[in-house]
Amino acid sequence: MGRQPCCDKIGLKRGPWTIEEDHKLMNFILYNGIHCWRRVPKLAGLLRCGKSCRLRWINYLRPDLKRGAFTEAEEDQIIQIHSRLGNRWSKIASHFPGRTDNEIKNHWNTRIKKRLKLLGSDPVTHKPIDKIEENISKTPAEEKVEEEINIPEEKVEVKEEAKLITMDDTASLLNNYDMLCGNLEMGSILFNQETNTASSSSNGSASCFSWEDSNNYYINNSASMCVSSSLHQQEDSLQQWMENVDSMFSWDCFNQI
DNA sequence: AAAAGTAGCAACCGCCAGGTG
DNA sequence: GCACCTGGCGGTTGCTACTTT
Repeated sequence: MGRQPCCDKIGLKRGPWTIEEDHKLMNFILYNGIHCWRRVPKLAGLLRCGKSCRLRWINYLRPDLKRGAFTEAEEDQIIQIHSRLGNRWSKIASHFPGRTDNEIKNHWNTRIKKRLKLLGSDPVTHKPIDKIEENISKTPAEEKVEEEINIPEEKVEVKEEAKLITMDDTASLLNNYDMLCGNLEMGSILFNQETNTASSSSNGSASCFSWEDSNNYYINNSASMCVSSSLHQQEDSLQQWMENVDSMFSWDCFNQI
């Protein structure tokens, strides 16, 4: 007996997500938390499989996602870590708060691979291409890349430790987010989801709200939620954030993001 | 201006590991 | 120990926007 598919694919929607779907998923997760991805689409009223919802949330909708291009420092660090871990994208992504494994994988395949090849380094082994056989002297640039790649273990660890300090902020954000979800899961905050969804979709003229703004707003408000014991404050903060998310989901500005 | 080629990225697919009954 | 379920991961595909010819 073969494995059953993760979900019944008949009648399920595929391809790019629509605003409405994003909105439904986001609303559902923010209000209910995540218990079982398989049930999420059904409960959220989506014609998607659980896997698809999970991927969409992780790679695109999560509030703590860091948007924007990779910096050179980030690229360098990806190269370093990749030289030690290989294509273990999720492990690599864990070193970059706010970045997803998919994002890093894509960036590696489209940019970093080429960059390494240009510098004469094999993207898989991280060793100079044909240098041993041909005995060609290295350019200073190549030497620099090799130096970066062959950083001793302890040196890499030190760098990661330094990075971990900055990760604390994100860790606390995620912690706050967990607490938020926890509160929501307990059913202590009950909003009318349908009303919220309806009002948001009609908000076409809302001002633009970037992910970064959203994140900052979220950080501030979720932090205040944790400090405050007042349920009303939590409700207000959450509602405010949701309103801003709603305006963010007016797609003329969402596309720019 | 149009066609062809390329790059970037979101999303899907299939496999695997861990948990559960 | 086995069968099954679910979440997670890495590889790949396909669409879209951009660039080049």
